[in-house]
Amino acid sequence: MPEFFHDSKLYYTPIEFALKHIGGTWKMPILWRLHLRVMRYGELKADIPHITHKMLTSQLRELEELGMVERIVYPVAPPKVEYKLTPAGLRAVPVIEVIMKYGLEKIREAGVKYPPSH
Amino acid sequence: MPEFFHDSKLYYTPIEFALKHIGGTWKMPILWRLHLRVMRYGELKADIPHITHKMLTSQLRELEELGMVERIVYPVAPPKVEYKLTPAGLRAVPVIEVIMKYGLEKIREAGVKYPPSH
DNA sequence: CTGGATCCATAGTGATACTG
DNA sequence: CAGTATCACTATGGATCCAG
Repeated sequence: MPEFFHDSKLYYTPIEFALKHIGGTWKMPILWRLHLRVMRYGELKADIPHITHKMLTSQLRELEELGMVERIVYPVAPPKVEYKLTPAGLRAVPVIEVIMKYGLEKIREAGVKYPPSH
Repeated sequence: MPEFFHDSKLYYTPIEFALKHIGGTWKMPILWRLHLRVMRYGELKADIPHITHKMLTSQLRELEELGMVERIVYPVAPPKVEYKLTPAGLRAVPVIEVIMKYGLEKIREAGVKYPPSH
Protein backbone atom coordinates (compact mmCIF):
# COMPACT_ATOMS: atom_id res chain seq x y z
CA MET A 1 0.00 0.00 0.00
CA PRO A 2 2.20 2.81 -1.19
CA GLU A 3 1.23 6.36 -0.50
CA PHE A 4 0.46 8.91 -3.19
CA PHE A 5 -0.20 12.57 -3.70
CA HIS A 6 -3.42 14.10 -4.89
CA ASP A 7 -4.28 17.80 -4.81
CA SER A 8 -1.14 18.58 -2.82
CA LYS A 9 -2.20 16.18 -0.10
CA LEU A 10 -0.56 12.93 0.90
CA TYR A 11 -2.70 9.81 1.12
CA TYR A 12 -1.51 6.66 2.75
CA THR A 13 -4.10 4.09 1.72
CA PRO A 14 -7.04 3.57 -0.68
CA ILE A 15 -9.17 3.55 2.45
CA GLU A 16 -8.13 7.04 3.34
CA PHE A 17 -8.88 8.18 -0.19
CA ALA A 18 -12.31 6.59 -0.07
CA LEU A 19 -13.08 8.32 3.20
CA LYS A 20 -12.17 11.63 1.65
CA HIS A 21 -15.29 11.18 -0.45
CA ILE A 22 -17.70 9.61 1.99
CA GLY A 23 -16.02 9.99 5.39
CA GLY A 24 -16.72 12.17 8.37
CA THR A 25 -19.89 12.36 10.41
CA TRP A 26 -22.15 13.94 7.83
CA LYS A 27 -21.20 13.09 4.24
CA MET A 28 -22.86 9.68 4.21
CA PRO A 29 -26.08 10.86 5.89
CA ILE A 30 -26.29 13.63 3.29
CA LEU A 31 -25.53 11.38 0.32
CA TRP A 32 -27.98 8.82 1.59
CA ARG A 33 -30.85 11.29 1.69
CA LEU A 34 -30.03 12.73 -1.72
CA HIS A 35 -30.10 9.30 -3.26
CA LEU A 36 -33.70 8.98 -2.14
CA ARG A 37 -34.70 12.24 -3.79
CA VAL A 38 -33.54 15.70 -4.81
CA MET A 39 -33.71 17.98 -1.79
CA ARG A 40 -33.46 21.65 -0.96
CA TYR A 41 -31.08 23.04 1.60
CA GLY A 42 -33.80 23.61 4.16
CA GLU A 43 -35.19 20.10 3.71
CA LEU A 44 -31.81 18.54 4.36
CA LYS A 45 -31.32 20.76 7.37
CA ALA A 46 -34.68 19.70 8.79
CA ASP A 47 -34.21 16.03 7.97
CA ILE A 48 -30.76 15.41 9.41
CA PRO A 49 -30.93 15.58 13.19
CA HIS A 50 -28.35 17.72 14.99
CA ILE A 51 -26.47 18.84 11.93
CA THR A 52 -25.52 22.48 12.25
CA HIS A 53 -25.88 25.09 9.58
CA LYS A 54 -22.13 25.37 9.20
CA MET A 55 -21.56 21.64 8.88
CA LEU A 56 -24.32 21.20 6.31
CA THR A 57 -23.06 24.02 4.09
CA SER A 58 -19.40 23.06 4.37
CA GLN A 59 -20.10 19.38 3.68
CA LEU A 60 -22.30 20.25 0.71
CA ARG A 61 -19.51 22.44 -0.67
CA GLU A 62 -17.00 19.63 -0.30
CA LEU A 63 -19.31 17.09 -1.89
CA GLU A 64 -19.86 19.51 -4.75
CA GLU A 65 -16.13 19.96 -5.28
CA LEU A 66 -15.67 16.20 -5.19
CA GLY A 67 -18.24 15.90 -7.95
CA MET A 68 -20.56 13.82 -5.78
CA VAL A 69 -23.38 16.35 -5.57
CA GLU A 70 -24.81 18.79 -8.07
CA ARG A 71 -26.03 22.18 -6.93
CA ILE A 72 -28.95 23.63 -8.85
CA VAL A 73 -29.68 27.29 -8.19
CA TYR A 74 -33.00 28.78 -9.22
CA PRO A 75 -32.65 32.54 -9.73
CA VAL A 76 -35.75 33.48 -7.79
CA ALA A 77 -36.56 35.41 -4.65
CA PRO A 78 -36.42 34.03 -2.07
CA PRO A 79 -33.48 31.83 -3.13
CA LYS A 80 -34.18 28.24 -4.07
CA VAL A 81 -31.34 25.75 -4.27
CA GLU A 82 -31.66 22.05 -4.91
CA TYR A 83 -29.08 19.36 -4.39
CA LYS A 84 -28.96 16.10 -6.30
CA LEU A 85 -26.54 13.22 -6.61
CA THR A 86 -24.24 13.06 -9.61
CA PRO A 87 -23.48 9.66 -11.20
CA ALA A 88 -20.33 9.61 -9.05
CA GLY A 89 -22.40 10.28 -5.95
CA LEU A 90 -24.75 7.49 -6.94
CA ARG A 91 -21.87 5.06 -7.14
CA ALA A 92 -21.10 5.72 -3.48
CA VAL A 93 -24.56 4.60 -2.40
CA PRO A 94 -23.91 0.83 -2.37
CA VAL A 95 -20.80 1.44 -0.27
CA ILE A 96 -22.78 3.55 2.17
CA GLU A 97 -25.39 0.83 2.32
CA VAL A 98 -22.82 -1.73 3.40
CA ILE A 99 -21.43 0.55 6.08
CA MET A 100 -24.90 1.41 7.33
CA LYS A 101 -25.85 -2.25 7.59
CA TYR A 102 -22.68 -2.91 9.52
CA GLY A 103 -23.47 0.00 11.85
CA LEU A 104 -26.96 -1.34 12.49
CA GLU A 105 -25.53 -4.77 13.21
CA LYS A 106 -23.12 -3.23 15.71
CA ILE A 107 -25.90 -1.25 17.32
CA ARG A 108 -27.96 -4.39 17.81
CA GLU A 109 -24.93 -6.22 19.20
CA ALA A 110 -24.40 -3.38 21.66
CA GLY A 111 -27.95 -3.89 22.84
CA VAL A 112 -29.03 -0.35 22.15
CA LYS A 113 -32.70 0.23 21.68
CA TYR A 114 -33.12 1.25 18.10
CA PRO A 115 -36.02 1.24 15.65
CA PRO A 116 -35.97 -1.08 12.62
CA SER A 117 -34.01 0.25 9.68
CA HIS A 118 -35.59 2.16 6.81
CA MET B 1 -32.49 8.11 12.06
CA PRO B 2 -32.86 8.87 15.72
CA GLU B 3 -29.82 9.39 17.85
CA PHE B 4 -28.85 7.19 20.78
CA PHE B 5 -26.44 6.97 23.65
CA HIS B 6 -23.75 4.37 24.09
CA ASP B 7 -20.95 4.49 26.67
CA SER B 8 -21.89 8.05 27.65
CA LYS B 9 -21.43 9.21 24.08
CA LEU B 10 -24.09 10.48 21.73
CA TYR B 11 -24.32 8.92 18.27
CA TYR B 12 -26.35 10.45 15.52
CA THR B 13 -26.48 7.73 12.89
CA PRO B 14 -25.68 4.03 12.32
CA ILE B 15 -22.93 5.26 10.06
CA GLU B 16 -21.26 7.12 12.87
CA PHE B 17 -21.49 4.04 15.05
CA ALA B 18 -19.95 1.90 12.33
CA LEU B 19 -17.07 4.33 11.97
CA LYS B 20 -16.42 4.12 15.68
CA HIS B 21 -15.33 0.56 14.98
CA ILE B 22 -13.56 0.87 11.65
CA GLY B 23 -13.16 4.61 11.13
CA GLY B 24 -10.21 6.92 11.29
CA THR B 25 -7.04 6.76 9.28
CA TRP B 26 -5.55 3.62 10.77
CA LYS B 27 -8.18 1.16 12.05
CA MET B 28 -8.95 -0.34 8.67
CA PRO B 29 -5.32 -0.69 7.58
CA ILE B 30 -4.63 -2.47 10.86
CA LEU B 31 -7.65 -4.76 10.68
CA TRP B 32 -6.87 -5.54 7.08
CA ARG B 33 -3.38 -6.75 7.86
CA LEU B 34 -4.50 -8.77 10.87
CA HIS B 35 -7.05 -10.58 8.75
CA LEU B 36 -4.22 -11.81 6.55
CA ARG B 37 -2.30 -13.20 9.50
CA VAL B 38 -1.52 -12.82 13.19
CA MET B 39 1.11 -10.13 13.62
CA ARG B 40 3.38 -8.75 16.32
CA TYR B 41 3.54 -5.11 17.26
CA GLY B 42 6.83 -4.55 15.48
CA GLU B 43 5.61 -6.25 12.32
CA LEU B 44 2.57 -4.03 12.15
CA LYS B 45 4.71 -0.99 12.79
CA ALA B 46 7.08 -1.95 9.98
CA ASP B 47 4.31 -2.91 7.57
CA ILE B 48 2.06 0.11 7.83
CA PRO B 49 3.80 3.07 6.23
CA HIS B 50 3.92 6.32 8.17
CA ILE B 51 2.00 5.14 11.21
CA THR B 52 3.54 6.49 14.38
CA HIS B 53 4.16 4.60 17.59
CA LYS B 54 1.47 6.54 19.37
CA MET B 55 -1.15 5.97 16.71
CA LEU B 56 -0.46 2.26 16.41
CA THR B 57 -0.63 1.64 20.16
CA SER B 58 -3.67 3.83 20.73
CA GLN B 59 -5.57 2.29 17.81
CA LEU B 60 -4.67 -1.23 18.93
CA ARG B 61 -5.96 -0.38 22.41
CA GLU B 62 -9.21 0.93 21.01
CA LEU B 63 -9.68 -2.06 18.75
CA GLU B 64 -9.03 -4.31 21.73
CA GLU B 65 -11.64 -2.50 23.83
CA LEU B 66 -14.09 -2.73 20.97
CA GLY B 67 -13.55 -6.48 20.89
CA MET B 68 -12.23 -6.40 17.35
CA VAL B 69 -8.69 -7.48 18.15
CA GLU B 70 -7.27 -9.93 20.63
CA ARG B 71 -3.97 -9.21 22.35
CA ILE B 72 -1.81 -12.23 23.17
CA VAL B 73 1.09 -11.59 25.52
CA TYR B 74 3.91 -14.10 25.81
CA PRO B 75 5.64 -13.77 29.20
CA VAL B 76 9.16 -13.76 27.82
CA ALA B 77 12.06 -11.36 27.70
CA PRO B 78 12.15 -9.37 25.57
CA PRO B 79 8.37 -8.98 25.43
CA LYS B 80 6.47 -10.66 22.65
CA VAL B 81 2.93 -9.59 21.88
CA GLU B 82 0.76 -10.85 19.07
CA TYR B 83 -2.42 -9.37 17.73
CA LYS B 84 -5.15 -11.32 16.00
CA LEU B 85 -8.66 -10.60 14.81
CA THR B 86 -11.59 -11.71 16.93
CA PRO B 87 -14.74 -13.04 15.23
CA ALA B 88 -16.15 -9.52 15.51
CA GLY B 89 -13.06 -8.13 13.84
CA LEU B 90 -13.40 -10.70 11.11
CA ARG B 91 -16.94 -9.53 10.41
CA ALA B 92 -15.62 -6.07 9.61
CA VAL B 93 -13.38 -7.39 6.85
CA PRO B 94 -16.01 -7.58 4.08
CA VAL B 95 -17.02 -4.01 4.88
CA ILE B 96 -13.43 -2.88 4.68
CA GLU B 97 -13.08 -4.70 1.40
CA VAL B 98 -15.97 -2.76 -0.12
CA ILE B 99 -14.54 0.55 1.06
CA MET B 100 -11.10 -0.34 -0.21
CA LYS B 101 -12.45 -1.25 -3.63
CA TYR B 102 -14.31 2.02 -3.75
CA GLY B 103 -11.12 3.86 -2.80
CA LEU B 104 -9.17 2.14 -5.56
CA GLU B 105 -11.89 3.02 -8.04
CA LYS B 106 -11.69 6.65 -6.96
CA ILE B 107 -7.93 6.63 -7.23
CA ARG B 108 -8.12 5.37 -10.78
CA GLU B 109 -10.75 7.96 -11.63
CA ALA B 110 -8.49 10.65 -10.24
CA GLY B 111 -5.81 9.46 -12.62
CA VAL B 112 -3.26 8.86 -9.91
CA LYS B 113 -0.47 6.47 -10.71
CA TYR B 114 -1.02 3.49 -8.50
CA PRO B 115 0.02 -0.15 -8.61
CA PRO B 116 -2.61 -2.86 -9.22
CA SER B 117 -4.44 -3.94 -6.10
CA HIS B 118 -3.40 -6.94 -4.05
C1' DC C 1 10.57 -5.28 22.07
C1' DT C 2 6.54 -3.23 23.59
C1' DG C 3 4.13 0.51 25.45
C1' DG C 4 2.94 4.47 28.45
C1' DA C 5 3.12 9.66 29.30
C1' DT C 6 3.90 14.40 28.08
C1' DC C 7 3.96 18.53 25.33
C1' DC C 8 2.42 21.00 21.50
C1' DA C 9 0.69 22.21 16.79
C1' DT C 10 -3.11 21.70 13.89
C1' DA C 11 -7.73 20.57 12.11
C1' DG C 12 -12.48 19.93 12.95
C1' DT C 13 -16.65 21.65 14.99
C1' DG C 14 -20.36 24.55 17.33
C1' DA C 15 -22.34 29.05 18.30
C1' DT C 16 -23.27 33.32 16.75
C1' DA C 17 -23.75 37.35 13.96
C1' DC C 18 -24.17 39.17 9.44
C1' DT C 19 -25.51 39.45 4.03
C1' DG C 20 -28.05 39.21 -0.60
C1' DC D 1 -34.17 31.00 2.15
C1' DA D 2 -29.56 30.20 1.51
C1' DG D 3 -24.91 31.27 2.46
C1' DT D 4 -20.50 33.54 4.63
C1' DA D 5 -17.33 34.97 8.41
C1' DT D 6 -15.45 34.83 12.92
C1' DC D 7 -14.26 33.08 17.36
C1' DA D 8 -13.51 29.69 20.88
C1' DC D 9 -13.27 25.00 22.10
C1' DT D 10 -11.99 20.25 21.48
C1' DA D 11 -10.11 16.30 19.41
C1' DT D 12 -6.54 14.43 16.88
C1' DG D 13 -2.06 13.43 15.80
C1' DG D 14 3.25 13.97 15.81
C1' DA D 15 7.60 14.16 18.42
C1' DT D 16 9.96 12.96 22.28
C1' DC D 17 11.26 10.91 26.54
C1' DC D 18 10.88 7.25 29.99
C1' DA D 19 10.02 2.19 31.62
C1' DG D 20 9.35 -3.01 32.31
